[in-house]
Amino acid sequence: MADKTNQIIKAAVDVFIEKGYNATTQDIASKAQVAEVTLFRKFTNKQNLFLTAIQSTIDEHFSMKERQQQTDEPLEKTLTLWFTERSQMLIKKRALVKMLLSESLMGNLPEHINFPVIFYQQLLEQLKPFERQVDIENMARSWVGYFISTVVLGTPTKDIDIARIFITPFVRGEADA
Amino acid sequence: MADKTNQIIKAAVDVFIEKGYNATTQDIASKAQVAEVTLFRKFTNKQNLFLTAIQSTIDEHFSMKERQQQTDEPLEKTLTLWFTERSQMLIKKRALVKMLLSESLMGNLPEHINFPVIFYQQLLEQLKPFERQVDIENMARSWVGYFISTVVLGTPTKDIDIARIFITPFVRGEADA
DNA sequence: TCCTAATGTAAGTAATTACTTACATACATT
DNA sequence: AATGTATGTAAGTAATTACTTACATTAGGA
Repeated sequence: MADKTNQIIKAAVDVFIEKGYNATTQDIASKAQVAEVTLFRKFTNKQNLFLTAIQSTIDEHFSMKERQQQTDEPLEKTLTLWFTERSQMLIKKRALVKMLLSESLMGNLPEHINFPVIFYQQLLEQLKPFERQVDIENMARSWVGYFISTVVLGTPTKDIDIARIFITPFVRGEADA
Repeated sequence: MADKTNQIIKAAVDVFIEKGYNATTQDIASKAQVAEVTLFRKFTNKQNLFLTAIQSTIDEHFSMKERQQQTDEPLEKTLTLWFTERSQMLIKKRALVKMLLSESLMGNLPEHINFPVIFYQQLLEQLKPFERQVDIENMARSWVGYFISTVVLGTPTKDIDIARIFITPFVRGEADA
């Protein structure tokens, strides 16, 4: 049954999130209520299980949702909304993000799922429609930076004016020096 | 001789930067050209060696340099300079920062040397003189975010207007909505 | 009912690795 | 010369852990 396969992936995700790549196959098996040997029969080796599990969460949690700017909505409002949404999502997935970040930095993830990089690229892709009005490269960088520091340092105690900090400085020609 | 002790610390720093906490004591010993058992005679165990090594690099590379604002210099200029300096320093120490960040996220570092946190706090401390004019908490966060994303993503290809992005949005009363 | 595929049990293997112990050596101070 | 301190050599230990092998069990479809 493909059922057990999913049980295992689910458990693997949980355990890997908690302990990183160093989680043991025993941990995972017992969490999945499955014999350890079953992991190997289904996934050949730990690394493969890890990649499968990580890929599945990335697909589930970070796949790009297509977005359209409401036709009559001002640029700033749209972007502020996007920023807020992403930001909240990431905070919710904090443990997952921490793990992905850490493993990416350690070089345990292959290039094509280097988390901060793909996250940045997804943002870029999404911001592309605004290319002409906005410095999207630096905006995306700044967003990624904020997201990471939030995950690492916790949420800020003081309110921030998102538009002023993360949007308008990157909008061309506006409030220019 | 305290000489060997330093040799070992130096080697440990290098090896830990390269491989993280998972570096083996053999690695370190051979890099230090010292018998493995010497590590244990001097540092009791691996964790202690790790902490000693890390502490020493943190002291060496990230100790806070006291700064004074030139009396006649405008606020923005001072802060832009500080930002630029820190930023360049961190890029130089990129490998070290990556490792410290990764190990902090993994929870391998004790609270008092949780890297992003102490780095943030150092920034806060340094920015304190500007407290009245600047939202230093969010400024420091934004700086940390940028530094981390730079270390993780590499340096930006497009120039950025530092003052516009990292300084003025946090200065009170200026260009306010 | 029989066969097959999926799973479990249990034992084991081989590699790694932090850390120890016992003994030898070299060097410096007394 | 004697002694102590720092270091090396070599061997070993104990724990962990990814992964294997052999065999038993169960359940579903032909």
